[in-house]
Amino acid sequence: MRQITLKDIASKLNISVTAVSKALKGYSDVSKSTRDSVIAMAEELHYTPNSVAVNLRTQQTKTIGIIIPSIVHQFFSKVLSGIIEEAEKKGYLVFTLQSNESIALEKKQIDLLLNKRVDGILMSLATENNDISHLQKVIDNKTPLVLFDKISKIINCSKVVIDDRESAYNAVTHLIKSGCKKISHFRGPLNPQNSIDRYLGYRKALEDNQIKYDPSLVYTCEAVTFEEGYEFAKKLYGQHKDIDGIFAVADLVAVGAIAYFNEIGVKIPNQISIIGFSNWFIGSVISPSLSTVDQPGYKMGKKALKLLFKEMNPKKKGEEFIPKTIVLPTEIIKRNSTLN
Amino acid sequence: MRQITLKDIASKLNISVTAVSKALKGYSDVSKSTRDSVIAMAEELHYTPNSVAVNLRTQQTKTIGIIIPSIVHQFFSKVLSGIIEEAEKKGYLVFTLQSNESIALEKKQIDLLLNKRVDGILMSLATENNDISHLQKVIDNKTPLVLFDKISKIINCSKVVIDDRESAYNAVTHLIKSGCKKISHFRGPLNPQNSIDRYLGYRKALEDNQIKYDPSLVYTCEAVTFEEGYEFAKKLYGQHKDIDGIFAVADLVAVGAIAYFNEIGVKIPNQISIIGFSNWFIGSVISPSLSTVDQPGYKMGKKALKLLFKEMNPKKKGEEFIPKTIVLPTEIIKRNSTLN
DNA sequence: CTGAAAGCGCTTACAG
DNA sequence: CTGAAAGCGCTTACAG
Repeated sequence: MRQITLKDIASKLNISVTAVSKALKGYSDVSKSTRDSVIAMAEELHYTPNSVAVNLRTQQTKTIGIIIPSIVHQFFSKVLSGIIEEAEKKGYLVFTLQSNESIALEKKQIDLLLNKRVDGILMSLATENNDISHLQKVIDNKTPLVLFDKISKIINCSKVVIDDRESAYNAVTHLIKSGCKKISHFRGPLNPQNSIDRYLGYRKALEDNQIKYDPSLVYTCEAVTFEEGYEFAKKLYGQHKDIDGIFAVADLVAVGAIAYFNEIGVKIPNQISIIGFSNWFIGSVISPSLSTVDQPGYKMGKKALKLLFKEMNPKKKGEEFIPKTIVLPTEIIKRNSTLN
Repeated sequence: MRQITLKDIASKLNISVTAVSKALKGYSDVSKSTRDSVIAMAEELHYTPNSVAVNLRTQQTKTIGIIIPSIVHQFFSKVLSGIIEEAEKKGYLVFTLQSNESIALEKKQIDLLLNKRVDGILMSLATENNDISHLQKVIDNKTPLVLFDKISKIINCSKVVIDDRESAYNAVTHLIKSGCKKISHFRGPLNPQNSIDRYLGYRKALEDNQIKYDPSLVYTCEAVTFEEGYEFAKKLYGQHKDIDGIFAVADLVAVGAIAYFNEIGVKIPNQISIIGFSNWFIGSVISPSLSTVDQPGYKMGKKALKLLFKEMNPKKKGEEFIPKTIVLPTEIIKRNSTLN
């Protein structure tokens, strides 16, 4: 079955394609009788407009692209879901791509999206990120671009982030306020800005509370996994029996640490308090439940999309657009892995 | 900056658009010198083909749509990721939509995808599923359709599933073999085929092992949550102190039950063995770790897409296509919530 | 109020 | 080997 076109309706009704198009779009310069008969016929034939043709003609696709490092990842899937729902409300559909933390893939995917003439692109960057030529390409191409969560400071475009430094600061301060004196940090990889910022927040909190920074208490995750948390906890406790607090760069890592301490019978939070980052579901169902920093993924997705839309209009008209950065607030979630 | 078109290249080179198009597509009836100069010029101008125009002309969009009940859900996000990667390899991009378990939304989303003239649709259905008119619409429209995981038996299209009945049978048999005599089932909602099938597998396993079915040991989840698992465990244990096995319709529910028993000091697996379904990450990191049925989400996504591609060719040529159902094998993952 | 015409950016059958 | 022409299905400026 070939799809029904305007032409089909026009010839059935013996009128012009122009009239059919106008009638269907509710233009005022069409007689009521024409309009009614067109609408009736369209219904009868189950006409659905071919948006490919519309896109070509109107030079916009009502489509946006999103590239995230990974889909099977609670935070990103929340962001994704926020974006998709918000887009749908405005009649936009979303192409989803995952970079698997590879810049090479990111580059290819950007080309794919540009080929598809998406009206905008949303991205959270791969970790190994020093090269931003592909992002510059998007900007040079005048396609609106918004970065979220894992961003690059050196690219001039709109961004939606949380304040990782301050959030980490608050998390560590919570540990200190609840009595911790010797606090370890299981940090993220060396490159990504947000793991750097969380580390800096950790140091600042120590400093502001007159606790001396001790590099031997800092462990660096490569993959940010449960296993790393487990291993680091083991090493840390082997060397520092008097450790009484851990701030982990991510909930998964914190959960790994909890698993180790549960195993060897170290009491959490009485002997050691642990706080994570992100507020993944898993933290709420383990025992003890995990205190953490709530990172508003769903909201971040919605905000990022709104920012993108704001950028789309000026760009279409060729006007200048000034990039904007939105910082979303976070919140400490106190559960049972920290005191009081 | 306007996008570069074939026409731009043609006029720069003083040749026809036809020649440019052919050169770029590597047609043999173009002289080497023309081809070379076209390719050089395309590169110089950073030409990227406008796929909207290509799509309109070739009547295929190299695009597929996927509708799942929820994105923030480990199983579905795995399927999604399998689909997206497989699609990308073949040069296809994927529109992702979530139905939030609403048939009304499913209907709208199908219309959106049909408007976009996607080359195929992949779906896992909303739970409240009695109405399949929208699926029939896709089929009538000759758009290839493949259902996975949450399918409808009454629609005639290709499907990728696991054998829920047999998998559940194996799970319960594992409990029995490890010594359980009084086994409860926390089942899924009454409608979806897979929760029905898992329930039937449970009954069959009891029957084959001469254990009398006792309806008072069956609890029905509405939302399939951690909380339900916790509550049901409490109720169950209140009424049946001698219960020694639980088969939960999903890992989350099983984890809720484990949390309750941990809390009141009932030993798992010694006093009560618990097995879940799906093999979510969470089951591997709680204590005791959860025995479960591995449901191959990533693989399911890949298979579903392959099936869709197989269907696309015959349909394009107007040939008949015979729907096919693929049943993927599952595997019992033995961890520490069951004996031996 | 109506419709012929141009054009969005491609591809491809056809003629030379 | 090359290019003029038609056409995919729309929208819209323009003439009547």
